[in-house]
Amino acid sequence: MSVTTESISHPACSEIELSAVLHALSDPVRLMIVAELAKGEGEYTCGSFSLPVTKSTCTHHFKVLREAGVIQQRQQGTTRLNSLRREDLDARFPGLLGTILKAAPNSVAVAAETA
Amino acid sequence: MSVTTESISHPACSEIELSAVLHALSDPVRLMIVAELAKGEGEYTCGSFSLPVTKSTCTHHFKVLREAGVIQQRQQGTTRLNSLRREDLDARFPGLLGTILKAAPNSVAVAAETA
DNA sequence: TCCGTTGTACGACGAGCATCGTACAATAGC
DNA sequence: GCTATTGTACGATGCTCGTCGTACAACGGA
Repeated sequence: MSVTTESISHPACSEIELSAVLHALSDPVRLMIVAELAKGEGEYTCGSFSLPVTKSTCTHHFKVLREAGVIQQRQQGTTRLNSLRREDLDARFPGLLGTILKAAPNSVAVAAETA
Repeated sequence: MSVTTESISHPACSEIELSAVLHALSDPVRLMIVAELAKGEGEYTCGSFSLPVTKSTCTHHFKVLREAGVIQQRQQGTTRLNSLRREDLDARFPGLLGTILKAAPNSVAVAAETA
């Protein structure tokens, strides 16, 4: 339980578990989120994704991704900025994120190429 | 729904879904099974694994892996021979299986090196 | 100051999952 | 033919997950 940014709890790099990462990415909605994040390389607010779910569900998915160590969340005013923990993931599981993004289906595959 | 071997239903190579594969591998027990299979490259009976679950649960896990397209099952007498669908997986999601096995924790990591 | 925006918290609900025990089917070996 | 082995089938159980609605908190702009 190491606080990386402020009061939002993130797992430390060494605490990231493979099972949790795979489970986090096994949901299509969350895979879409990660693919979007990978496309842009920067920080995105939760609302900037056009997801087929409500706000509540959205919050839930971002929480799962964060607690699995896949993304990082940083509070800025009323919005929350999300970014991929690409370096931490690559350090812990080399190549994993890249191959999953390349393997991601249809529209997501296009996103992976940009990254 | 294409029958690859006999009467046991396997998904065709093109029908393998990333979400299903990731979900299948997100369970520690199933990841152990896959790592064991990857270690030996051959065919193994269900009973040859020393898993911390009962027979019933074992059957369930093998079924999940098979329906996700990760493994192949072939009936031979009373036993069922399991093998990894390494080529199909590599064709559909290049590099995915390899990176996940390399990322697999502790004892599993040793198994991945052998492969 | 008031309102709109952004996102969380909490409770609820239905579905799926991991696990088990028991019963059963099929084959191999004696 | 009888029995041991191997694995499935089925039902049950408790847990987790994905989804939603409503209510609420925090900040920014007019």
